[in-house]
Amino acid sequence: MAVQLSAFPIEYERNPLKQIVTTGEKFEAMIRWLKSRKRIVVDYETSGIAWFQHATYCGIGLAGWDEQGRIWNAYVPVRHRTGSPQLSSELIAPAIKDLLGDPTIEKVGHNIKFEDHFSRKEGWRIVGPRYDTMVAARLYDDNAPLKLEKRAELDLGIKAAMAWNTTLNVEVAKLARANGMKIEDYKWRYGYSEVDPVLCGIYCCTDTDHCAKLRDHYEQWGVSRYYSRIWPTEMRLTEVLCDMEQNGMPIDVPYLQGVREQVRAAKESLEVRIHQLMGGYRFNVGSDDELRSTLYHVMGLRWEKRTKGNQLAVDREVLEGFSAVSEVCRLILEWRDAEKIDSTYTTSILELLDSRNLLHSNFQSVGASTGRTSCKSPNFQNMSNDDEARALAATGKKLKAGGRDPWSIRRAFCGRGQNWVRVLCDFSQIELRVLAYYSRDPIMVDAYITGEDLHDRTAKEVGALLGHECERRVAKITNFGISYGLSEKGLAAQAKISEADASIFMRAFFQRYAGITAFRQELCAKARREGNQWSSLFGRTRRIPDLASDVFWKRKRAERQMIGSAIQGTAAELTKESLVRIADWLVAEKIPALLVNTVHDEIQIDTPRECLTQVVKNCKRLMEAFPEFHPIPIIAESSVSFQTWADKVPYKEESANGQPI
DNA sequence: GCGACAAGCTTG
DNA sequence: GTACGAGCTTGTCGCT
Repeated sequence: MAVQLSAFPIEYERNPLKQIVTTGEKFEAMIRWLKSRKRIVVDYETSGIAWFQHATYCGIGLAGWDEQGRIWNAYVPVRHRTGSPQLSSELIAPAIKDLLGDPTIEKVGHNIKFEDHFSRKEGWRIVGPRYDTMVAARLYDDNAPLKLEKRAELDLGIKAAMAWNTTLNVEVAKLARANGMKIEDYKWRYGYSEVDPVLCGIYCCTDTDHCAKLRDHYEQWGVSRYYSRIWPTEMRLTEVLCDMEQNGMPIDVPYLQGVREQVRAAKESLEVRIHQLMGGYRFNVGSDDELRSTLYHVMGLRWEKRTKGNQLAVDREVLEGFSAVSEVCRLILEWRDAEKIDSTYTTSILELLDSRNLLHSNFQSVGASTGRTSCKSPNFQNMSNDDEARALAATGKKLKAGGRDPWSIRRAFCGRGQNWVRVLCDFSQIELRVLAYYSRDPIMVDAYITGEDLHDRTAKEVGALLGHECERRVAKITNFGISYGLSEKGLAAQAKISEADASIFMRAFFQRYAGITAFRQELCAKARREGNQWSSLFGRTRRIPDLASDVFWKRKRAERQMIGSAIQGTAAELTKESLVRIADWLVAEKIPALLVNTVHDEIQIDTPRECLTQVVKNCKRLMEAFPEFHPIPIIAESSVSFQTWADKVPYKEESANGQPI
């Protein structure tokens, strides 16, 4: 029996299924009822998204299903800075802790990792089975946006699902203005904590209602049954990624500040020299429009390359082309390097640190339509690599010979402490192995079974067919490019060879690797037969309607996307399952190591030095245990960072208890 | 003053 | 129109 709470205390939402709980009696009745449910929805409203800084929850939304399948939603405001009666967080804490910690009740949430972070901050945990409707939404339709309200509109047909969100954001905009702050800054600092709890409550109840209905909708379709292999992994992964974000990445702040000062000084002196060389003609180096008019009109340079919008391009390729005749262009390239590091890799990282100088990113297991994990605020997956030219210029040595990039960003990613080391385990050529498995191409399979270097083998095979030596370098670019649907032009551009040579090489490549050619064709043919979709070995489905497009280039693009998704997506599955296996192993064996990062085909773990050998050995074992790829062996290799990310060295048994290298 | 978009850059 | 998948930043433009 559903407990009868009083009606919503405002005129326009007199709905007993959406209520605001502001008395102890109501709260207790609500908890009693929720404790008797099979599953509940959880959704916090907070004072910002920065759980690792000041943000805490300011109210909790909860929902449950009654015996008729109706959904009862309630919002419990506790820390709104304005607004009449609220319950105290101390008062409700024990009951919430007990409810969320009940292993028999399924917890439903849209991006439940967020609820997990704020729960942990209060000292309680989300225990028991989980259902993340955001993950389900991605699996149900991989082409639609993930936002809760959007999916309520698209998948449930609820009109104006965004309405309360809009109302709330209008309110936030007003508050921001009243505080003299930019909306973005205001939201970061205060979130919804200053919004009237009634308005926030209506919004929250609408969200929990949508979330519950989406769960019903997706399960009626059968998401968790249809995706029986990846679903349990994805649900456990929401917890593992939360652990990873909580663990954070230690940052060497003085070093990073030093880099920032250097690049800012470099930017300033470059600007001065650029304007001098221009004879006092001043323009904003960071503005592509001004740069374009400077290069093509003031300086009278000529280049045919255009942007997508048919404007004259001013990108790196063009500027490099001009560098031979124009010192200014060479300096602008240097300025862009410094600007990128300043804005993207120093300032923003320093702003995202917690009080212990730990950097906490935000991983999304369903961020990409291919099934890959994405990462933001900051993005650990595009931290720039150390620059060979800068290292050579600054230290006179190459990186491998002990040279150091003075602007290295990876060097700011330091160790966790005296006794800690970081292990980096990566899959060896995982995408090519996946391709070998799917295509069963005899040459590829043979190369992997015998352990021969694939790029050498490719150069040899293509060379034999053409009757002359082929470069390993070109072979390597071609091998990796296959997953992306490499074109002859693309190969020519990247390998810096003529288009004619690229064309000859690729023709020979596809003739020799007939299995790959056939696989690509059969993959797209099968996808078309099955309604423009294709399911991987792990069952993840990619839907690309454009496979049936009448427009040639759209169809071709769709084919490249399908091939890319098949290979990347399958490879991503190995990383995800490995993350879960490693997390489970650490718990089972009580190893005090911490997962800290994953970059597509790599997993990073901080471990006390005395556990290093054990961690490396077992990560390798767990990552390589994919017998379904037989006869293709899956191989994981390990590196170790004794100092920083920039100093990683291949793992060797004898280095395990050794000194910093 | 905000949101959307374009262009450019960084990764696997 | 010439590569697949991402995220972040600055500058520009139209709208309120």
